[in-house]
Amino acid sequence: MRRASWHRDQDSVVGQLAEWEVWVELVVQSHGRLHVFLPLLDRGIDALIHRIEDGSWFPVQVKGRSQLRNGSLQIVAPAASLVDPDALLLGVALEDDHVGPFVLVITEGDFKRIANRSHVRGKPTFWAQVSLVPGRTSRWAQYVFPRQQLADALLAGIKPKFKVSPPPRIRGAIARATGFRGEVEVTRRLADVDELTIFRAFPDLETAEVVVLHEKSRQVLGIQVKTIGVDRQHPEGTIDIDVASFRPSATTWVVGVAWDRAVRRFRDECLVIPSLDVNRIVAPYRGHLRFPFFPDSPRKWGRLTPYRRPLADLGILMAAELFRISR
DNA sequence: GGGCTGAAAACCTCCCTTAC
DNA sequence: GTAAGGGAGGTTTTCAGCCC
Repeated sequence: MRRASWHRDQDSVVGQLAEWEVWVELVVQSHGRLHVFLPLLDRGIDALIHRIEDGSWFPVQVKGRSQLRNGSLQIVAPAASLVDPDALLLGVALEDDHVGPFVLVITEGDFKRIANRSHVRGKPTFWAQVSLVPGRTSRWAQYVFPRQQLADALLAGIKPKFKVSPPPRIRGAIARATGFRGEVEVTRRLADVDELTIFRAFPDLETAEVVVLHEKSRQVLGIQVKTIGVDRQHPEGTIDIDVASFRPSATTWVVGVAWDRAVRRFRDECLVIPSLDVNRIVAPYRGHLRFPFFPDSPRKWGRLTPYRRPLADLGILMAAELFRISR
């Protein structure tokens, strides 16, 4: 659908549309090698990109414009919004309702090095006019890529070792609803800690269902949420992890929570397990890692004992871990 | 064409007032 | 005492004007 140029009162639409067009380009061009996580609360970073080949995470900011000036993209960014030198800044121009033929891909550190410095209402600001015209001499030229190479620009330097083909998720409606409830509960507990920004995958292809970025340490942790349902007749449940889709790493944790069907609330106790420890707790059997979960039980838990935690402490625990791995 | 700054509009936050 | 509503002022984002 073609449409007229964007009006000033549609500025916020321009920014949002630009972001979504970029996410779609990244997912499609990378054939699933780049996964996009969107923040539940906007704090400047528009997304975390997960590069599957090496498990690395990239904070990304998108600057979208509906108009160019003399073929150049105008970008004005307050210094306070450019806090992570390794974060990527993507500049795109919208043509009608899609991304234009050329895009800017640059780290915030390089952007601050090359851009002009000025002050807007007394606040330090970086300003740039990036030519997107092919062949034109510009100091930004090495950071301007054809739109079709957007994903390659992010994947640059990585030699793929394998292709990722995530298995389809087949879940019953009830289990699915319980699982979703668990993800929301974990998200809510993480939201108790101001320093954590929470992201969800787009699309949902990831082992880690919830990802948190520590605003001070800039470290990232992925969390796979496992939810069991319990009641008086069934005080225990089984945590079941599909080995085929499970990719343990130092930055991925498994959190088990228990939904009490009778009183319709979560039990006070949860399991918090580094994903690299799961194989030590239980051996894979027929493609699954399975172990029992007795929430709020006085009995001894054997090898699970070190991972028992109050659910109320989940956010603080994750923040402390993110701070620890940054040192 | 590039550099700098301001305008416009939406959004956000704080604080005061009002109603229950 | 508390919650809801509303307005003022600040902030953010994008685009445009002006100058070199």
